[in-house]
Amino acid sequence: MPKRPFTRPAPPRPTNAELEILRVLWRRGPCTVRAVHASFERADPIGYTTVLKLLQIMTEKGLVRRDASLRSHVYSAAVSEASTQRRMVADLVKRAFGGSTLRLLLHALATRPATPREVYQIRRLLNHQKNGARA
Amino acid sequence: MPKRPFTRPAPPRPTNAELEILRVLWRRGPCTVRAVHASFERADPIGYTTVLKLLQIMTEKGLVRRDASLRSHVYSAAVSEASTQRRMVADLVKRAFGGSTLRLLLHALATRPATPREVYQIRRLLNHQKNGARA
DNA sequence: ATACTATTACGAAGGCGTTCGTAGCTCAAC
DNA sequence: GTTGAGCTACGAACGCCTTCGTAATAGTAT
Repeated sequence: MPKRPFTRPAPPRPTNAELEILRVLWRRGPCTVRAVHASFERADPIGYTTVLKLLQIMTEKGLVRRDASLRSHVYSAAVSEASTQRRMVADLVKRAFGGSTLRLLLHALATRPATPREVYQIRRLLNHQKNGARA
Repeated sequence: MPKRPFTRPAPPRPTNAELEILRVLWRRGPCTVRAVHASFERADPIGYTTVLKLLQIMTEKGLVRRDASLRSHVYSAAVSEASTQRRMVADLVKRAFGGSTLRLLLHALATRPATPREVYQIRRLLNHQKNGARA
């Protein structure tokens, strides 16, 4: 078998390093390895080839896309921030809240009491949803 | 140095296997290895000694406590479900939502539109919090 | 053309999580 | 006392994640 004809489904939760790289790509758009490496800010600095290797692996996993037409390959995120967040939240809900998103919500609200501004925003969202909510 | 004088702080997110075991202990209370193993329901069954090993490791990590006074040791959860959920949510917020719990909330609300009953519960919580909310 | 530099590719090491086989111990039954 | 069943302890294997060193390659400047 050759490489892989179709893109693998994205894993439920990217690893730490993968997330850090995705964050850079989401924020700055398509980047060379050097650019990604440069905009990495860490307690312990990370090697250039480490970033390269990660990007290569992430390409295989379908997390990023590579444009190899230039000498310095240009990488871009192949998964959106929103969809990644969705997957990660879904994973957390499944693993820690028995599949109940509501429980996650209540938990988050209870542990981190909202500021008035936050309360306002949540209320606004609830009002909007009231209409379009699917039972 | 001997074993470890004080309990290590619980890790931000228990692993999958650890969570599955904790779930059993939370649900059924203190259990022997055999009991934990018995109440495991999985697509692929898991070996008895695997559960044992996991419980031993979790003891070292401070996730469970062991009562070795009986021949069959009795294990119990050393971390509460609520605190574990708190840690896991905090970890997710940090890793995927740039530290903003609000963003997680809005995201969860947006992706999984609430049922009227859910909306009601959330509103109620918001009302309660309004008073006690720390700015 | 040659030497230097930037980049990619490859491989390997170390750590952690998960799994299980095997050995050794303890208690009870005979 | 000997045997057997059940339990714990230990260690090893395997895979994945992260890290980096080194080799190979392509482009640039002299």
